[in-house]
Amino acid sequence: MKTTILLADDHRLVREGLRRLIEEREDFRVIGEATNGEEAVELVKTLRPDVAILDISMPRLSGIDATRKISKIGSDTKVLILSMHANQSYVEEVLRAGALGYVLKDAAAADLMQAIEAVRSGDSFLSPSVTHHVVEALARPEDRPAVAASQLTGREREVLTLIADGLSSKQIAEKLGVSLKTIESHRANLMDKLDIHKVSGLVRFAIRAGLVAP
Amino acid sequence: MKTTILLADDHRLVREGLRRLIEEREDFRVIGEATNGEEAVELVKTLRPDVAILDISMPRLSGIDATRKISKIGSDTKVLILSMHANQSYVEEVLRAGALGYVLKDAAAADLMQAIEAVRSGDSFLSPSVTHHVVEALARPEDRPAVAASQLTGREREVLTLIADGLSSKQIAEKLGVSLKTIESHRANLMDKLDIHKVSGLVRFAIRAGLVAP
DNA sequence: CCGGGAATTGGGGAAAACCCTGATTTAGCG
DNA sequence: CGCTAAATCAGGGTTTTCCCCAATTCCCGG
Repeated sequence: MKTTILLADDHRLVREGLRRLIEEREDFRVIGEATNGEEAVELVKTLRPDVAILDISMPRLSGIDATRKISKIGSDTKVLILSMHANQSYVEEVLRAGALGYVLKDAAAADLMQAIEAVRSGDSFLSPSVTHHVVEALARPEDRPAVAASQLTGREREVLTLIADGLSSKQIAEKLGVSLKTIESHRANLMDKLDIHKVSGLVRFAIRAGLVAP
Repeated sequence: MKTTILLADDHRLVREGLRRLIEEREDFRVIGEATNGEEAVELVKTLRPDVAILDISMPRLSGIDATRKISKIGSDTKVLILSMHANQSYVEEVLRAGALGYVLKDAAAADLMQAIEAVRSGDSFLSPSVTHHVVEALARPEDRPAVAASQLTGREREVLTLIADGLSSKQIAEKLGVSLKTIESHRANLMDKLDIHKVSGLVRFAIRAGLVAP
């Protein structure tokens, strides 16, 4: 029985390349591709793959949020996260969300294969180079953009993104259909959580955390 | 005669995936891989590939800077840039740096092949979706960071940098030993010149222009 | 099924940013 | 020597941000 795999990454070339890599293994089979988190969740529901390989940064629904949803629907699908950044120890958050594996995009193909095998059988797997970073990162809890960003509520993250996109509180309030005061409140709360009290700092934080492009 | 190719991307999995994609074509051959810009430049010198495929964001030396150096060493190697962002202003800069092609990472594999063929024979190639953005970008000279930043006076650039660093006008005034009103004036002037009227926009502009780090 | 805490929603007021107008001084340049 | 660009400062106004507070809803665990 082949291991069935769902591949989710917003970059088509990357997706196609990974598919070739994976399908060199006769016992692996890619049965679906998704270009964003929502699509990935849907495909997991319908296709029931053994393993879902999710890029951590995808539009509509991040890999982390998608992982949470996939865990909740109670399928047997195991989640393997692909991430670009070694420094960003999303790892903790990702594992808490229910993923079994975390592989860096600069890992060797062999590592990915090993990771797929591992999560397929219910084991967890971290890229060797990640383990090191995890330890380091745990020693330095301050200033970890990705982790700090995950402390924010969904609404707060949403507001932060819009602030970084250049909208005023008023515009954000209109866009989200709530009162100006509500947005100001979210703004105050997220500034408090991040301990960043300037728009300039928020923008740079949002960029480092991958919420918006420079 | 096969078309020889150098592949430069800092993510190994992406690199290996692309290699598989490319080598499905019998007339293409990947003769080297680089993990950063400097390495790419070195390998172009020694291997003399027909085409160098460079990721735009790489450590040590960006794809853009690597392109500049490759152009200068006067080899026959043609540069093809791979980018994540359909981003406006990169394209122009990349082409000015001497690249012949610009392909998005979410393009189809077939597009990449077409692009390789094109640049190999000296033609230029842009991802279809990019062409549109280029035209738009040319119509709006203000989103060309480097160029627009040079329109600013020294003092204005200085103030912009401090704004992006998170200082208030009052703090900037103290730091530079001038009146608050003076800083507000510089602030107003540079906002007018750049036609950016939000701190968030200024910060992102400053980052893109290389005035401050993210 | 219900209490508690978090998330989300709001208000008031002081501070800062933003906009428009105008002014003086200095330095460079044909 | 006028002319222009840059840098300096100011008044007075609107808008936005930011901080202290409180009411509601919603979900989770006992």
